Amino acid sequence: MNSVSPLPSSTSFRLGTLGAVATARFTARIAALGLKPKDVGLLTLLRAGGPLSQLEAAKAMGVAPSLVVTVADRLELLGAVRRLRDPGDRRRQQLTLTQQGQALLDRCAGAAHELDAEFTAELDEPERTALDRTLAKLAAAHGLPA
Amino acid sequence: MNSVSPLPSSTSFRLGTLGAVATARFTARIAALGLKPKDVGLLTLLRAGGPLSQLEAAKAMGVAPSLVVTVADRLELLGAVRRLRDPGDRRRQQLTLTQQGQALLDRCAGAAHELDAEFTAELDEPERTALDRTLAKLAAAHGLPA
DNA sequence: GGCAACCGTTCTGACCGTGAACGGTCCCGT
DNA sequence: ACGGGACCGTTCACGGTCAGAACGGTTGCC
Repeated sequence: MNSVSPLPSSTSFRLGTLGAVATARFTARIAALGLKPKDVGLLTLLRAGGPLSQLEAAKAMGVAPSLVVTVADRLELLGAVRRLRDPGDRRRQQLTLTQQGQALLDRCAGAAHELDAEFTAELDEPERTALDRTLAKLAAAHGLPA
Repeated sequence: MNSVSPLPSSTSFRLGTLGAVATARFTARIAALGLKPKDVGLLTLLRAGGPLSQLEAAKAMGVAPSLVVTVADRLELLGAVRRLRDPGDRRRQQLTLTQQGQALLDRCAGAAHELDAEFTAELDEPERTALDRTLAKLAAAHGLPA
């Protein structure tokens, strides 16, 4: 008569809590590289989409343009991105990924895969690949990066 | 020679971003009920684990005890939980779920399932169940609620 | 040549959560 | 009986993250 359905049995709900745990651990790992999650987001975006203006980056990331300033500042300080005024339109700041940025991103990827292994340790191989496949599908369906 | 592996191909990474989207949408929906995500967490905990002290709740949720105060305040104001001093140990505040709380939680469950349907619309049925099954497994493995 | 639209930057403010400090309560040794 | 230490809940001050408004420099259009 009571409890129509135990709430945590919702896929979205589990996705949310698990996602929070995953990002927390990921954040901890990349902190050693001087990076924060949004930084990785921007770097990834730049590698995938070539040079971008900050506004384009903001739209793609779904954040306010003012936030991109902060992120780009930090990344520029790390030598991971270069900022240069578009000669054709001097209002725009072209963000380009440097080789150092590439290298940094690769180390992030390494950390991410370590985390994957640790995080999905209790799954067997077919489950892991099925999960990854499905998540990729969902990500694409919701217009997320890559 | 470049890009060892495109980073967003990490399961953890996708889990993180998708989780963020899911919680954002969930948050928007339950806002109409006057609830925030942590509130739902506490309500769920109370239904599953019976009456709890605030400290126990804090540990189970993985948050600071001071935060539980805020959440319990809001829920008490909504009439969703009752706070009463444990007669056996008057330091403890026993949190119990009221019938209104039950009802509220049921409405949350409804919202969550609507969201599930919407969020996983592009998956076919076997994929959906497989995903849910796997996420449940992961949640359990990481000591998350229920 | 002037005006509106646009991009990036700065700054202010809201929100969320932790950690420290405090009062009330309990337990234990003496 | 009683005093000190541990414990629970509450309050408060603080840090971190992000959005939104305001501003300067730049462009394109009329």
